[in-house]
Amino acid sequence: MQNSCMIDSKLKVLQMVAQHGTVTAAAEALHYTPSAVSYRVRQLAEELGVELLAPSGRGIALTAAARVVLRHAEALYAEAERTYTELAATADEPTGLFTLCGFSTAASRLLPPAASDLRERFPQVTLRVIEAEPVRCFDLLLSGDADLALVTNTAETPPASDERFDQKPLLDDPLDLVVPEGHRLTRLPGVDLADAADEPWIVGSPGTTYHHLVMNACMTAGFTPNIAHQADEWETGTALVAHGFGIILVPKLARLQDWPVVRLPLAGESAPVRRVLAATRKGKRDHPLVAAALDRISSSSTLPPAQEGA
Amino acid sequence: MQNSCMIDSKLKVLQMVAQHGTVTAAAEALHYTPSAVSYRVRQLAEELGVELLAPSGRGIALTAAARVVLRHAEALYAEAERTYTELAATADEPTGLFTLCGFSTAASRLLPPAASDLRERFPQVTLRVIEAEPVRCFDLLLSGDADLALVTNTAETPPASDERFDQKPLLDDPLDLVVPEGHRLTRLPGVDLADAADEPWIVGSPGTTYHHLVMNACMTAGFTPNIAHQADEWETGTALVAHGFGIILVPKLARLQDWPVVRLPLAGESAPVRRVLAATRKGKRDHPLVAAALDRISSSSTLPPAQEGA
DNA sequence: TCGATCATGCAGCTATTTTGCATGGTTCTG
DNA sequence: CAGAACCATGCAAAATAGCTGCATGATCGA
Repeated sequence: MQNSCMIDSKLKVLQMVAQHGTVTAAAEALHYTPSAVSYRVRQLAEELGVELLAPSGRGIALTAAARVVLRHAEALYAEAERTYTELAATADEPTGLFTLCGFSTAASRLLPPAASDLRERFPQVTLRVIEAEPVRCFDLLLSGDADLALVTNTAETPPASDERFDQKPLLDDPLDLVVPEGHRLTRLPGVDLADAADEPWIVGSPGTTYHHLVMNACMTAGFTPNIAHQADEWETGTALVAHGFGIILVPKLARLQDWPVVRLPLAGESAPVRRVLAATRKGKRDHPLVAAALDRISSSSTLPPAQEGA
Repeated sequence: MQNSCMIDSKLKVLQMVAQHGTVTAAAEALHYTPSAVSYRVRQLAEELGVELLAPSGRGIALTAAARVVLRHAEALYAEAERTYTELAATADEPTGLFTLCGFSTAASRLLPPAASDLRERFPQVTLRVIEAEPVRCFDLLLSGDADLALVTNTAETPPASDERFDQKPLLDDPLDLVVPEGHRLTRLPGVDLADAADEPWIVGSPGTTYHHLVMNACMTAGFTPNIAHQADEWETGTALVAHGFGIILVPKLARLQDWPVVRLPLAGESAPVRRVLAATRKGKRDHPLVAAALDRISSSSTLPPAQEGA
């Protein structure tokens, strides 16, 4: 869709400076040069009659006035989104560009069928899918490069209270344990995560979303995993499992290649899940294309809808 | 103050087209050429992906989409004003240009002392006063050429529910009867408007605010005035009264030149008043300069503050 | 039917916006 | 305690947008 006309682009520039902390980083995000960003912010400051940026170390810091402006900017953008939403709802037929983004598994399993469905129902709309990590998904929303994002919440992800976004639980993606064929756990009637406490574990690199996910799940189950190997892709992790180097957790949504492994659903109260959220810019939640996409995703998925407060 | 940066000026253009009904009139109000207005609106329409104007006769008409956009634009402008207000309230010292406007009597009796007071309290602020009829006052507010307007409500004035403005009763300006010296009414202990039912009246030209005011007052008092002459300025009207051509109603706020006339306060329940309203753009009511100005006006005036629901 | 009024399109000019590079300040590192 | 790296800003020049003047076509009223 459109990149928020109606609101002066100088505000977006300021928002980007705030988001990225430096003029240079904001320039990069906007595909501008630093001097253009600097000029634009200075201009906004003059028009408003206040100081917005103050030198701080070798960078800049936001003034109190800038924070006031940004807070109101959030309301302005939300109102603009509501306008687009209402226009789209009134129009006989949505048109233009609609971009979906999401983390790897969502991008491969959830977004393509949804996009295909939308393309059929709204032939005038050009659809685009971008695979991106949750943090970048939010950047894409903010910059207007994406309209709907499927994310999992992590420590780096904006909190639900962030007034720039609307985040809504969409699906709960349960985690399966993947073990080699003939593994002792395959002989149990039902497997609990705690049963795997003594196994060698294969997790993601420290800092990745997957690393946190596994660590948190194990902590919740009452043990600290014995980390034997690190693998960031399901394929690598599955291969390691097949060769007996350890075990992994994979979300149900993830499809595994054909390896001699067994996928064990986890039982019990505290069976870990990865929660999938749908995020939009504030005010866009009721946009007909957003609503149609989310409807399609949650109705066609075999996963359970997200539980409140899980 | 600033003419609403933060919000794309294309919206202001559309708003002006809506306000004035034709592209040409909007262009005039904006000091643009019609082709610039046409270009700007077309551009906005493209960015939004909707039609905004449709040919209608030899002019244009707003589409439903345009009305949607305009409704949201009101919210955007209000939010922007709240931003300026908060910035001004946070800043150590307001700066920039602040423009007061008001109808003739207000401009001569209320605005100069208020402006002078503000100039003293806020030396960084440049003050400007514009005398304008109520209808033009609202135009000035809308175009950003004025920040605070003193108006009386007339039939052409926007209703209180107009989301673009904030209107607040400020003062009730009672009307006095002006009669020649030695007139029979001067001998009554207390004069009611109905007592003047049979007198020859001098009113404003049909269509003026003053004309409506007098007519309404007389209607309310239960009679239709016998209109003998028309005069649009107090000076002219007073001169006619002095020469015995009839009687006039003047607001207490109006000062009269030295003529051989007597000014009789009207008694009774239904003593007519002219209500003075303070109008701002929506969201600007709490601006420190607005608050200071209204405070000064209502506290220094000898007139009664406006009664709720009068 | 004619003249007045209105919107729009186009060529050309003006003003704004952006870039590229240079400068000066600050932090990190060896 | 230098030197390198990083960051913001300023300035001239290039790129882009916005505006004007005029011409065209369409509609309405006399």
